[in-house]
Order: sequence, then C-alpha cells, then structure tokens
Amino acid sequence: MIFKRDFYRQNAVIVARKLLGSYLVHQSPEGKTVGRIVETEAYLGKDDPASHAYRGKTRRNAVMFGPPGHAYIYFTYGMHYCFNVVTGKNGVGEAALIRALEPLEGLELIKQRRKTVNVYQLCSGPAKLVQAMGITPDLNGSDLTSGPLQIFTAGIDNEKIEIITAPRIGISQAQDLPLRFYIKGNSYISH
DNA sequence: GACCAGATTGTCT
DNA sequence: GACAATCTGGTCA
Repeated sequence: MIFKRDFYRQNAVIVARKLLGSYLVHQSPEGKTVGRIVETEAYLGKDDPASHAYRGKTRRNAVMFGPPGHAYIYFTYGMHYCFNVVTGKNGVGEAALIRALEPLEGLELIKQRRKTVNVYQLCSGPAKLVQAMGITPDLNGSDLTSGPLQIFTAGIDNEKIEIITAPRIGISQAQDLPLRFYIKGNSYISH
C-alpha cells in the first residue's frame, strides 16, 4: 500500500519513525529501483536550529513549506544531493531526511550508478542513496503519492521493528536532540 | 579502525 | 565571503 497524504501530514518525528521498514520506489527512465528505508532523521520547522526551515522560507527551502508528501531535494557541499520527505501541516516547514536504504531491486543499475559492488556501500548515506536511486534535482517538489518516486508501507511487519533513537549526524546546531532513527541491528545504516 | 583533508558550488548574510 | 543535513581516499596504527 502506498502512503497517502494524511500519513505525511503528521509531525516529522512520527513520519520519520514510521518510514523505517517501508519501501522507496523510483521508476526512472533507466529502470526501476527499490530500497527499504532503514535510517531517517527528523528536521523540524522554525524551532529547530539545525533545520533549513529555521530561518524561514527561502528560494532553496520553499518546498519544505509546501504541502506534505512531496520530495525536498537539496544540494550541499558543492557536489551532493539529499532527499527528504515534507511532513506536517502545510506551511510548518518540517521534513524527514532519508539517510540509508537496504537495496532490494535494480541492484545492477544501482551498482552501475554508484560505481561499486559492495552492497553495504550502495545506499548507506543520504547522498549515496540519492545517487543509487537515480534521484535528480528535477524531482524536487514532486508528489510522492503520484509521481515516479513513491513510498510504500511495510505493512503490519513495521510494528515489530525495533527502533534506535540517536542524535543527528553532520550538523553543527542542536547536536543533542535525539531525532535520528534507525532499525536496530541493520547492516545497511550509515556509519 | 580512527582520524583528516580535499573536492566543489549554490545559497544566504 | 563563509559555509554546508557529505563522500572518498589517504595516512597511521
């Protein structure tokens, strides 16, 4: 089952946690790739100093302030892109960052894009999975409930997942907030 | 395995 | 002009 708009309308922490175990599917021109989401982070709105939304709406982060359930893809460090899911009520500026996937379908295409064959190196980081899945900046703002990029629920299995909560990675503000979530014991997470 | 520097450019102050 | 929600490849152990 695909996640519907109402799912994304919840706050970023809930969405980030419930995305664990679900399936990210990209139907690209080169082929279909599927990955199971195993690590996420929550970025809140104006009260979270580490969030792009902290200083209000700008051209770059405008998508975060739009309707939930859309893709927010941003460019950073001069060479990398990261993929987020916009969450919360329209206008609050929250998002869930997808940090790692367990690659499931389209392995050959993924290996080709990533230029490595080590399965643990394919999607173990936000910029890596963007490259592995063939996610491009033109998908910024695209609707995850109807576009080429979609997310499907893991079904009732998701209830059994043991979630580890930890501080977020790679930020210089609000480093103590426990807003990173990953599946306990999973081999495909970053780090 | 841990630690460190370099890459490289859009965006905001 | 500074810096960034990162990755890779190097060194040293």
